[in-house]
Amino acid sequence: MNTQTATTPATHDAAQTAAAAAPARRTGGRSALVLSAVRAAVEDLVKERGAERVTVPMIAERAGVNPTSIYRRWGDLPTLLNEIATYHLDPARPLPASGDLRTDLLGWATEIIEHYSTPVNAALLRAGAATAGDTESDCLRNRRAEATLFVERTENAAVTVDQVIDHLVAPIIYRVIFLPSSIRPATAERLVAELFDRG
Amino acid sequence: MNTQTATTPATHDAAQTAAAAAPARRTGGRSALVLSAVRAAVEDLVKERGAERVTVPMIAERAGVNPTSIYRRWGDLPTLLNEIATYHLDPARPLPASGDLRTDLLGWATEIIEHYSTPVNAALLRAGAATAGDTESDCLRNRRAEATLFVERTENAAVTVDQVIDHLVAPIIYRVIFLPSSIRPATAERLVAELFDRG
DNA sequence: TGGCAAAAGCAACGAGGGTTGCCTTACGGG
DNA sequence: CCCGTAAGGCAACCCTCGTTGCTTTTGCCA
Repeated sequence: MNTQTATTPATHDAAQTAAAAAPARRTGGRSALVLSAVRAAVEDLVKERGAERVTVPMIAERAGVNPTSIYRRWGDLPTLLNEIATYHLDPARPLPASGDLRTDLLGWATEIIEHYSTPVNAALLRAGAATAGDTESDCLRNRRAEATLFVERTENAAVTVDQVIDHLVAPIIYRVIFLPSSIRPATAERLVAELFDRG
Repeated sequence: MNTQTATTPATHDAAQTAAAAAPARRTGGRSALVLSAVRAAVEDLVKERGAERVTVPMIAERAGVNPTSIYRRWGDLPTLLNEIATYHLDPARPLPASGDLRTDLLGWATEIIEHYSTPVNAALLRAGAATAGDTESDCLRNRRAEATLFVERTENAAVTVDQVIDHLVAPIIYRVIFLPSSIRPATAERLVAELFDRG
């Protein structure tokens, strides 16, 4: 359930478009071993040293793998980090659906906070922030899509999507990035309360 | 008015602590020229390529200066970027003081938005986010200090410092980092309204 | 105006990251 | 069980960053 998403072919340009048949991927045994070893190494190193002090050779050594394998499979350090970052918090996971918007948003916000409580995920978020800009990161775009879903399936919703982004997502992400020690599950409750209890 | 703050001595270890007298800095003429050339080069390059795709040799070439000069003066690329980042938005600038908290916060938020409307400042903020974590960046700590000032000088303030951070600063910073095209001066008005108009 | 020393320039070096060509291993289908 | 080939390992390479010792320029003060 998790291996094939990462086995991006790295697009071998010509050579491959010529052959009409499927190239017959190879996902088991050693490849899978390398994959998980690299993932584990990335998580360890990112947690230990922060995402921007990590290099490919460093990861390779920790994983007991040759650097070339990483370059060939992912091609790029940012690509690798992105792959790890979006690996958890699956976009297809079940979302809260209690029927009440406020309850759903509370559960959702709590989930996000828990996700970023792991140092790895927090560090990867920071790394993503650095390369953000016009091309909004996958991770945050997914959050916006989810917020839209919550609001739009509710009749006469008391809040707008923008308000959810500005007063629920933004404070959480802001604190994760800049004030990591200030964030705890209870923060979700306070933010949701402040979002809804208005004139 | 601006040259001497940047002339950090780079701490020449021993050699200098031995001499009791002041080392007699040298701030004018060529040094000042190099300083401003480097600053301009950094701003250009950061604006063009994003902060994390900029290197010291690159800056040196653009500025028509030897890389060694940069390394000796600043020692470090992050240090240099930080120096540029805090160069504007002077922490000693006059803050709004109308007597009304809401008016002050509106002016203040507008000021912050305008500041980060410049691509350079936005890019530097993103770079700062990457290296953030436990050691909260100077830039954002200053914002928190200012928010505290506003709230604490007001009797029976309608909002808390945390609320200002969560619902005014956080949304602005979040949008600057991840949704730069969505931010405009009017955003300040909306956020302030949403911050104050509650039960 | 002359001299001291701070700061810039120059050149050579070491180190580490990323690339490439070639060989070895071992999936996966027959 | 066996072959074809995808994927990993190895080694040599180049390139660029950052450091260092030395020389040259030039700001500042007497």
